[in-house]
Parts: sequence; structure tokens; C-alpha cells
Amino acid sequence: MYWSLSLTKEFSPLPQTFYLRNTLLVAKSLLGKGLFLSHKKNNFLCQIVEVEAYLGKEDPASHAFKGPTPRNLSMFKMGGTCYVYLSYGLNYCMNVVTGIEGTGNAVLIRAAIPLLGLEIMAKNRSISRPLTKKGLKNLLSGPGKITQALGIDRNFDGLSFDQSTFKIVDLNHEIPKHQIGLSPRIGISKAKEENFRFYIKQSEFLSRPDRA
DNA sequence: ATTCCGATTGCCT
DNA sequence: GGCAATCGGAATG
Repeated sequence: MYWSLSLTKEFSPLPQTFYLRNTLLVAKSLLGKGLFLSHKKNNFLCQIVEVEAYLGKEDPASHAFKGPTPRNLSMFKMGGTCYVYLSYGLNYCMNVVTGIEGTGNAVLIRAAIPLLGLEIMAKNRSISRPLTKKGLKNLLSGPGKITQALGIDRNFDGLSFDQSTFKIVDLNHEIPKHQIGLSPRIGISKAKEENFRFYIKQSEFLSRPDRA
């Protein structure tokens, strides 16, 4: 598939109603969607292929489990808000807040296919060109890689995904149910058994291989 | 004031 | 597969 820059300008942000649904459903629905960012004269577009759901106060693995704090405050905003936090003191991770205000639900964006702005992404990721096929797969294959590639940091925390310069859009790539994989979430120590990670099966852009 | 530890990544063996 | 890097929020003294 071929994407032109002018084409991306026609994509509208997803309506807020998209985010005001069951978090697991929103997580699944985010697969195949596009993340667009226009930042410092750079235009980025990528397609989400892997996410994880975190179920607010009910979920021991969620940052929202113990209620609002200065760090997780934006998790408790209205669905469609961006929550960014610093992970391990090194990497930023980006979430999509879901549900109504105060619930603290969110979906972590874990991996994506780079579509526009590849050269700048590689530069931001300190990957020396040329961009090989392997390099492409490595560009956004992890939550910290995505934010680094797009230049997303805590300044994006609390923003809404409905702006012309920062939005999640429908790329009209509907993912058939049988192509959606389920697994436990990665890197957590609590609620390990829950299958709240969703990914597009056989995608080469996942944070880890899809082993069947 | 101090300690603990994590929704990660990349480099080394 | 193992482990260091590096930061700040949260818990503890």
C-alpha cells in the first residue's frame, strides 16, 4: 500500500465516542489505526499493530490502581486523552486514555508500522542509514521506540488525540478478528495471567515475534 | 532524607 | 539469556 502526504491530510481524528467504550474493545479496535503527528516541521504516520489494555482501579498492573497521582493524572481524564510517562528513567511510553473521566483506563501503544517520516524516525532513533528491511522492523517495535522515533515526551501528556497535528485516524484497514492475537502483557509483575495484550498476527513489526 | 523499583532498550556473552 | 543504564514517583524512616 502507498501513502501520500496529501492523502493523510484528509484523515479525520477518531470521534470521542470511539474511546468511550469498553477498554478491551477500544484496545482491539486501535489495531490497524493510524497515529499521525506533525511536529517541528516533520510529518509522521504509523499504523498501530500492538497494544495493551490497563483497566484502571480494578487492575493491579495499572498505574491508576492506587488512584490519581501527579504522574498518572491524565489517565483520569476523558477518553481520547494522551498519557505519557517515563519508563525506567530512560524511555517514554504513550497511552490512549479510554472511558469516561475518572475511571483511569488506558491502552499502551506497543508497536507500529512506520508509514511516513521514516528518515526522521531513524534519525531520532539513532539508527544510521540506509534503512534496511530489518531496520524498518526495528524502528517502532516497542513502546519506547515509538516515542523516541516521533519525539514524544512528557510534553505530550494530557493532550487530546483530536488535533490536526496530533491525532489517531482511521486508515480504513479493518483487521479481521481471526488476525488478532491475544497474550499476557509484557514486563509486568502483577496480574500477569490476564490476556490484555492485543496484536496483529504475523506482523513483522511487533515488539516480539508472534509465536503460535 | 533515603530507599526501592519499574508497562524498556540495547549491548554483551 | 543476562544485565547495566538512569530517573522520578511512591513508600518508608
